[in-house]
Amino acid sequence: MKTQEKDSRDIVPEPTVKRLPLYLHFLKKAKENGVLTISAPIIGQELEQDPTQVVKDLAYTGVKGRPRVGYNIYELIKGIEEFLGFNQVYDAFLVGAGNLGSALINYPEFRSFGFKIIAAFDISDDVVGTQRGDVNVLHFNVFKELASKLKVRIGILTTPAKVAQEVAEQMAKAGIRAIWNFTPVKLKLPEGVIVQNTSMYSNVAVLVMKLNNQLKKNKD
Amino acid sequence: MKTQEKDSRDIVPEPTVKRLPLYLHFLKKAKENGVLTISAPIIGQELEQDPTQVVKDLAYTGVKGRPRVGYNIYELIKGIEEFLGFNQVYDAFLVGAGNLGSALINYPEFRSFGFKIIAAFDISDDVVGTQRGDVNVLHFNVFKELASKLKVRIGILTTPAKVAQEVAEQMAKAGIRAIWNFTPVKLKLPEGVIVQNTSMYSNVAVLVMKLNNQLKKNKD
DNA sequence: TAGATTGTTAATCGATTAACAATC
DNA sequence: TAGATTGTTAATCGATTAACAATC
Repeated sequence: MKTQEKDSRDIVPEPTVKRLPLYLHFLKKAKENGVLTISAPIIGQELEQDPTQVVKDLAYTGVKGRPRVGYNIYELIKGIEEFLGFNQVYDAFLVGAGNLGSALINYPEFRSFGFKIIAAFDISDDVVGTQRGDVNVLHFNVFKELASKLKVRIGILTTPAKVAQEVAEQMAKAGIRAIWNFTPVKLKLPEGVIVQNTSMYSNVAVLVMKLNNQLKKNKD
Repeated sequence: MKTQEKDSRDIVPEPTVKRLPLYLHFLKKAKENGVLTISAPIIGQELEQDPTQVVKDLAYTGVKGRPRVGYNIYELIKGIEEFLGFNQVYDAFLVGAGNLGSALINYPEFRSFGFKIIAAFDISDDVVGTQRGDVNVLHFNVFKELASKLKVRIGILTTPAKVAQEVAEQMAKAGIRAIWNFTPVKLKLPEGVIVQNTSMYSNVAVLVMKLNNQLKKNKD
């Protein structure tokens, strides 16, 4: 089973998918500054990426550039957005309305990155009934009902680690298909539920290790 | 210049450095449950990693295991912590005491991951003078003085994107050697300043793309 | 035209996975 | 002893980088 089908749709390397939003952010800024065309070497210089890499990444989107000139910045922005699916916006539910949850709710830029948090959930009486920006914090016991009624497919998990697995299971049962997991817990869920982990720990480790190496290096 | 020296100290692959904290988190939980020895296949099964990969990663730490038995869990935890430099704790300053900043301050686990946030900075009168947990929010204009007095080497950047570059430059001038950057801005800093980016956008892109692919797949 | 950049194919590099001997 | 797991070397895989023809 699971015939490991090399689907023409998922041959895009994950590193490419991760770099495209960085290009997008830069391109939007450049557009605001009145730039009309832009070349891969310029993007690469700005974002410290190999120019060939940039060309290859952009090629995946299907946008065509012109030799010696570069890419039309409007086409390129539109092309990347469409390629990444950012033109259509998913509704998302967030569970765990603590500081991190509130921070994510207040990231208005997410709306231009493919989804929008339309409600938050928690179980603490202190926060249920309050608002974060224009998002209401509801009790988690209405999550399932609302999720299926509104056909919400994306869930954001910013609860304490201890309840993460339990909450994630509830999410899956309520029809959530993709979970953005900010807890350090490795979630065990039915096949087909997509989990994207954003654990702070891995990043910390890289930072601390690099710093240690550099300080050691300077000593000798 | 920059003789690309293959230093024996930084031949550790970055993927390995990123996986080790995940093992560490799992091992600590297992220890709490009374586990005394643990094997690579078990760790791998739990965290969905290839067992050979786990063995290789653990080998970097220098901890020895015993065939048929596995690793002593105390030695392993201690070994990973020492290898990653988590046994000594750096002081860190955080700039931008908004929701995200507050969330990070309230992550007490960071203390066991190599650093500790000892003060927060902002420029808004609304937050300067307040507290986040037991961390005071000070005005950014005393950052430099305090950073050099206390020899703080790690800075966490959770400001709005617009001021990120400027704040980062100030950090570098104040002697900060490593910046954990949560803004989507590509920071341009003097050579030698380590930057670790944790941009939300890349993760969003991967999640949205996977979800799109799956929904498409189910349609046909 | 001259030359910079795109677009694509080939070479390199590094990480993952497989194979297997050593060993408890 | 038998067999599972470590530890290490070799094979594979995939991404990055280099090379180069096409082209504006």
